[in-house]
Amino acid sequence: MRAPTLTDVARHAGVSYATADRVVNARGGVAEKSAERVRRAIAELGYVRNVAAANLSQGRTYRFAAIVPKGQDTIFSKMQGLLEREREKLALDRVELLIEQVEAFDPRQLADCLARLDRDGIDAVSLVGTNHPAVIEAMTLLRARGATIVTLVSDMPEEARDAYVGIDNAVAGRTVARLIGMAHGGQPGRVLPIVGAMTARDHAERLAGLREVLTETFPDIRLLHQIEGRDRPELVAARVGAALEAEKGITAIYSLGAGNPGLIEILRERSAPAPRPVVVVHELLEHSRAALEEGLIDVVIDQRPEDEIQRALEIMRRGADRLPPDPVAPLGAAIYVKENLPPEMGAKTGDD
Amino acid sequence: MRAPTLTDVARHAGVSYATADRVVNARGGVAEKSAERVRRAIAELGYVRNVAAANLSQGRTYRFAAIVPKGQDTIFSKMQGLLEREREKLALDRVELLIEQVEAFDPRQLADCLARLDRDGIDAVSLVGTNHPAVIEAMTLLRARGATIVTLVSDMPEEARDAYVGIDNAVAGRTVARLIGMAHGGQPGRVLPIVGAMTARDHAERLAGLREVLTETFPDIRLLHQIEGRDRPELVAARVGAALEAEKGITAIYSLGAGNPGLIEILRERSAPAPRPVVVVHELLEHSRAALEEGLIDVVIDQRPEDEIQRALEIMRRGADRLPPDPVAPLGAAIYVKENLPPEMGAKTGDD
DNA sequence: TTGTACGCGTTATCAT
DNA sequence: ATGATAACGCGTACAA
Repeated sequence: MRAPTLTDVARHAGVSYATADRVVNARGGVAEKSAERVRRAIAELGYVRNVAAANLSQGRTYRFAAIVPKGQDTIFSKMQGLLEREREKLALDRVELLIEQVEAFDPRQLADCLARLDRDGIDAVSLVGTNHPAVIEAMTLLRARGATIVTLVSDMPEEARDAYVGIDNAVAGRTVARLIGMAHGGQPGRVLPIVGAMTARDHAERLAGLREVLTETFPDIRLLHQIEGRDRPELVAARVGAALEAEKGITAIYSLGAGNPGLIEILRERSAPAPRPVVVVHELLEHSRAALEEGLIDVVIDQRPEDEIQRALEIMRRGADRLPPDPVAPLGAAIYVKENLPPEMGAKTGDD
Repeated sequence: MRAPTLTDVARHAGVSYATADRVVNARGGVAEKSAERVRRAIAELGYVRNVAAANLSQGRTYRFAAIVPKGQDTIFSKMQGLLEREREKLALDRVELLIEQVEAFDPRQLADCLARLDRDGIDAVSLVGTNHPAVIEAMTLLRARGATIVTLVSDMPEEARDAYVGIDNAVAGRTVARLIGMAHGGQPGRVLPIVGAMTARDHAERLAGLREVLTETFPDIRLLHQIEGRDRPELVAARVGAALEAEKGITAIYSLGAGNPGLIEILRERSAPAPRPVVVVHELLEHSRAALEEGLIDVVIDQRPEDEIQRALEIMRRGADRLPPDPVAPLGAAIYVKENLPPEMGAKTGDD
């Protein structure tokens, strides 16, 4: 059986094609009586709009934008690289992808960028969630025009966005607690947490998760007071170094923010006095991958930016095609040890 | 700038639309001179075939098939459920998905099923890789017709299929070794591996990976001789019970095949004599999830069938649309502990 | 060997 | 408030 077309619907409802179209696309100017008949016909025949035909007739190429904070060797720089690689694939499907850079932690710049994209008539946007009135207002305007907005990595109030793509940070913290607990094999210990800043929602959530499970399940492992590294390597190095001097029995370190090159530097210096503490950090990047391979750290928790981007783009596409968003399971973080590192997808293989 | 159409190409090459079409779709019957001009025009204009328009004109709905082995509370039953859920989503894009059941480990039935699908003119097929001449022959016939074939979970020779979607089993074994090693916290131990059968390629690979890393990195942890459970719960229960009696100092158990309900039963009976061994099993299913929540086991390695299916379908779609396959990173296995279990996506939420 | 013209289902424009 | 119809880009049947 052929899928019913809008022509079928119109015939079934006893109206012209144009009238049926007006109902489907909510263009208005239709007598309630006719509209009702069309709606019934749609239900009875099980009509579904043919996206391919719709896009064809409009001759339209969608325009998506991804707003990425600046910063090198961070989760964001990695995302940017991945996005650039998605471009050509999207081009085949007539989707143009704009990648916009903004200064990290600068809500004004972010809001301005959104406003600019609004003027350009963009169809969908993804951004790293940032709770600030100006940002929320710019997003509201965009969405009023029908654009789809996806928050990435860090979420915002539900009303402000169409979807959130990212990991559950409390779960990440709890998981790390379990792994650290297992690595103690029943022995007591002390865990040193390193945060960027406790004002960052994701950092606070991770730490809370860690604390919960340590308290409930591993009461012999004590949680020390956190170090604030402001996500800056030099600061992290200095403060971790000091902490390791001051506090002697540290059996585990959990770095739940950025600035890990600083931590790794300290660990390399002190690699001699075995057994070194169990070390867990976030995000699989150049430096953390190297440290894992070198045996300086034990576990990396990763957001899997590849999948995040995949999903974000899928949501944007569905929004642009005016399809209902489909409920997907929340994204789980990956757990990497030395043995299950993914192959580096950096440069193309060249030969083969 | 509007994307160039085949009409543009034809004009640019100074030939008719039909001639350009013949070149693009390799229909033959074109003078080499004309063909060359068309190819040049394509390159110069950067023409890309508009898939949406092509599908529209053919009024065609793609037909995909997924062949799934029978078996309850296994990775396959889970996949079947997931596939059924994909059906409606696919229907929106005019793709019909057939789900075919076959007896597990029955190459003849599998080959027959493939032949039947071939007669039906199917566009793409996914199946669990099974190395058998009859299966390979049926696949060859299908592919000769232009159908795309994806092997799932277990691979086959490269020439026989278009793509493999599944985890790297050696990596899985190595990863488990690391986790078990970490859980020993420097202490010595003995690991009991449970396989289905050493003839199963994936089982053998996992065990080999385990052995490698234990030998290299954790020489104090001894690998005991494996138990063969034939993937059957009763057999696993009996043999594991016997092994635990005979061998006293077991500190870890790695079940790398199926039949885990049997293992879990034994563990529940013996939960008293703490500390129990570290237990790692494969596949997140009802029983393994429950055991993890109950604290009877410690780690579950999962293939993430959701993602496997997603990818397999994406590859099939690209094949059907005659797009070049895009190189994707191999799928990584998920590591689950009690704290990072994904929400159960079983029944629909009912309310809200 | 080459060229023409129609239909696919939708959108958008121009009548009535 | 309603209806008719020309695109959109591709595949294909048919004509030359």
